[in-house]
Amino acid sequence: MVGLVDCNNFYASCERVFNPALEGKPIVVLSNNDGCVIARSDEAKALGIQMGTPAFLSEDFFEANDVHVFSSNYVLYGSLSERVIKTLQSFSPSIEMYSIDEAFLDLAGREARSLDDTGQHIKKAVKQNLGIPVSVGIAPTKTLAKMANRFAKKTKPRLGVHVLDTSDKINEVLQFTGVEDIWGVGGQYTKLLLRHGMKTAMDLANTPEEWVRRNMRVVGQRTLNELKGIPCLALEEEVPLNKNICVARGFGKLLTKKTEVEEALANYVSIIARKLRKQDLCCREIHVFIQTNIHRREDDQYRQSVNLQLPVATNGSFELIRAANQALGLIFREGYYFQKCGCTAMDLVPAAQVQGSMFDTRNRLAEREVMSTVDKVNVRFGKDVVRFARQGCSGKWKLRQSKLSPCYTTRINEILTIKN
DNA sequence: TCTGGGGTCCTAGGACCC
DNA sequence: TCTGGGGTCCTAGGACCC
Repeated sequence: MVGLVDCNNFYASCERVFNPALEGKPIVVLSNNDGCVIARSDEAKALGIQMGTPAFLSEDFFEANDVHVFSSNYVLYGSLSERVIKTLQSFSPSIEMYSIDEAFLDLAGREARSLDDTGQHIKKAVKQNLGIPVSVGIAPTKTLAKMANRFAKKTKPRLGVHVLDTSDKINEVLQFTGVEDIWGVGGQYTKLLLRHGMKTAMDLANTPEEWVRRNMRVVGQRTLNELKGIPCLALEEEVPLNKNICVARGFGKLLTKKTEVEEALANYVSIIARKLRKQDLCCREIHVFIQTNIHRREDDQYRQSVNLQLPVATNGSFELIRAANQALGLIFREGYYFQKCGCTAMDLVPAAQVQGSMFDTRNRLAEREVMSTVDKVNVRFGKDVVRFARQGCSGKWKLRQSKLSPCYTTRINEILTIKN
């Protein structure tokens, strides 16, 4: 059996952990640039606030309904996520961290009648250690565990645990779940299934395998089997190395000057470079793109991207910033209002396996030492105190984050203070 | 003023090889 | 009428996830 532990309204719950006055209050968390709603507390959902609502259209509504609004604080959420995992590790030796707020646990070998208790214990432990509410679904396959979890949330939120240990219980949940809520069925397949008269997960489970294979490929076939209780998706404990690393962000306001876009890009690339070094990877190719704001119909639109091969795979900030800047030079055009740019590091290889070049003139050993020292200093201070010239200091591109909560767990000067 | 930012896998089809 | 039969690699596009 496999368990799925899912933090309820994770981002909203994280904000509440350090601010208990928000208990019972509607909370929303906004995307980057305070753009749209990406997380809602139960109270916010009850007010009818939809996922993806643009914040600027709802400001009055938030005000009128005493909705507490937060900019997203990924440093805080990431830190709490790590702590949740630590707690979960005491329940199973094999865990797959599936996303920032979800984990699969291998519960093989446990007595069926003890599974309900296990679920309750997990829930209590996470609540006690971190103050984060979770729901638990336990089933023979990952897809069914997802479904059981959702069932627990929807039908018995107080209990928050559901175990599919009999075929009757599996059938009940299959009947309950609409095709659109099956893990692995997105918008396109939902339309397809509805066109063919399938409304519930049960309908899909009873569909001939050939039809599913023909219309939904192997991925769909796996889902079908998982619904029937045949595991097709293994628990992935090893975190696979990234194949790409992308940092792309909308600017806090539209930019027209090349130097401003360059500055933004240099900052994004320095994040990429740091991520590469953290995973001991180098990249052989980068992809850089810029675009105008597609929502502004009245503006001239332009979007362009370019790939650039590097002579030698690298993770050095110097080299990557320079290369990205060169790539930007190829696609930048004057006369547009740019809204976003980004860079992806591609063709990643382990740093130890980098193929050298006969014509390489760089002192890579020395550069590696410099980068390693830079990383250490920046980690120590919890922010970038050492920066590269191209990262600039105009900051015109910076995200709007007007409602950012403190990084309670990662910055010493933002730690919670208790008044008496 | 204002509409997110990351990722993965699979398949079809074309180019090319012998 | 009939058009070889394998392969590989790469890319674009479509689907999905959080």
